[in-house]
Amino acid sequence: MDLPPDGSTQELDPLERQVVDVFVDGVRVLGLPRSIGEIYGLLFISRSPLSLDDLVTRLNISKGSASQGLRMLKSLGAVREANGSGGTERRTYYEPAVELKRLVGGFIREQIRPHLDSGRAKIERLAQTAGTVEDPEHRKFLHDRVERLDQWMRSGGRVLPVLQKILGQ
Amino acid sequence: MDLPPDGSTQELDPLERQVVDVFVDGVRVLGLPRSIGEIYGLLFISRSPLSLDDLVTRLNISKGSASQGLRMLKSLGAVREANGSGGTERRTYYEPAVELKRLVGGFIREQIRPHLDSGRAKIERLAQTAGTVEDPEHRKFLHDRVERLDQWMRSGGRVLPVLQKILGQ
DNA sequence: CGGCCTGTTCATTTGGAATTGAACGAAACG
DNA sequence: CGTTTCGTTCAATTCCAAATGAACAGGCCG
Repeated sequence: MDLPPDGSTQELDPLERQVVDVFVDGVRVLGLPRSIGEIYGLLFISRSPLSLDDLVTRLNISKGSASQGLRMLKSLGAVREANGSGGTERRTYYEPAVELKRLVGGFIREQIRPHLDSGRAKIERLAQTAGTVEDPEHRKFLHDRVERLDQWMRSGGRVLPVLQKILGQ
Repeated sequence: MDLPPDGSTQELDPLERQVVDVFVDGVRVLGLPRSIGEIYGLLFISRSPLSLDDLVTRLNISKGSASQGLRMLKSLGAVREANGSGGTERRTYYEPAVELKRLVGGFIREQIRPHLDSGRAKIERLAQTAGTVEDPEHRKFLHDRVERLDQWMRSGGRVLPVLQKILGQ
């Protein structure tokens, strides 16, 4: 009695469901929240841009979720506002960015780089701490390990540009 | 009254704490459970192999956690049993694999490949579903999107070997 | 054999991230 | 102005993967 008894385009049709599920899975691998996958997935398979309310009703998620999800997707560069031509429309509509290059770039910039950077910082502090150890043998061992960690980070840094290059075709 | 009032090597010293934290952060980015990071981190900074019980007491985690964590780390090839020389030791000790190549390889094999593969499968089914759509215009659109998804997957597949190569030095 | 030690399994609990929903702008109308 | 509509924010709630811990398997040793 509260849910509209339907009659309109409320639920996802099987095809949309399938696509959304693919993306839900996809973003889980990337460690992003489910709603992100739902939203992007539905936009990805929709022929025309969708409004926040469209997402809320079609996906059965709260306005809050949709709003926050869209914010993150925008920050990732995975979604853009579709200025519905010259329309003097009040509502804003969203469409997906479908170039892999852009998606990967955004993900690296927003999710990978920050972690790499904070990791580097922590390892620097680590090297300091390790330097204060008395026993020379032990200090040598620690130095080796920290060095190795540092190498890993450098490798990580070197890999990213290559990734972008390959995925940009 | 229940916790041993200490007096021994129970807690982590500051250096160990720092290293463990680095790995805890690291594995969270990869979407792995915290305990994995703790265990690997402590092994990584320990001069000699550690037993399951060592991990339990030093990290204050349950035996169950340690056991499951070690299992996953073994499956990832990130940890190996250290046959304590010729010792007729009952307990088994573990040491970390510290070659980045090996770690990355294991992660790709166990965590990435399976998802890529199941993704491909889903997309194939998707293509079928899309083929049954009546409206030619719409079908064309769907075809384009599914095609794109497929391209993404192929790109992903192509990237992995390159990754391994670069990270293997 | 029977007690003992090491490690595994799995039903239950828990902690923390994601989601909700109500309150709050902000800006477009009359 | 007051009203309505669109969207954001954030404290409270929900939910689920990770952690727990007790029961269990199996090997060793007297």
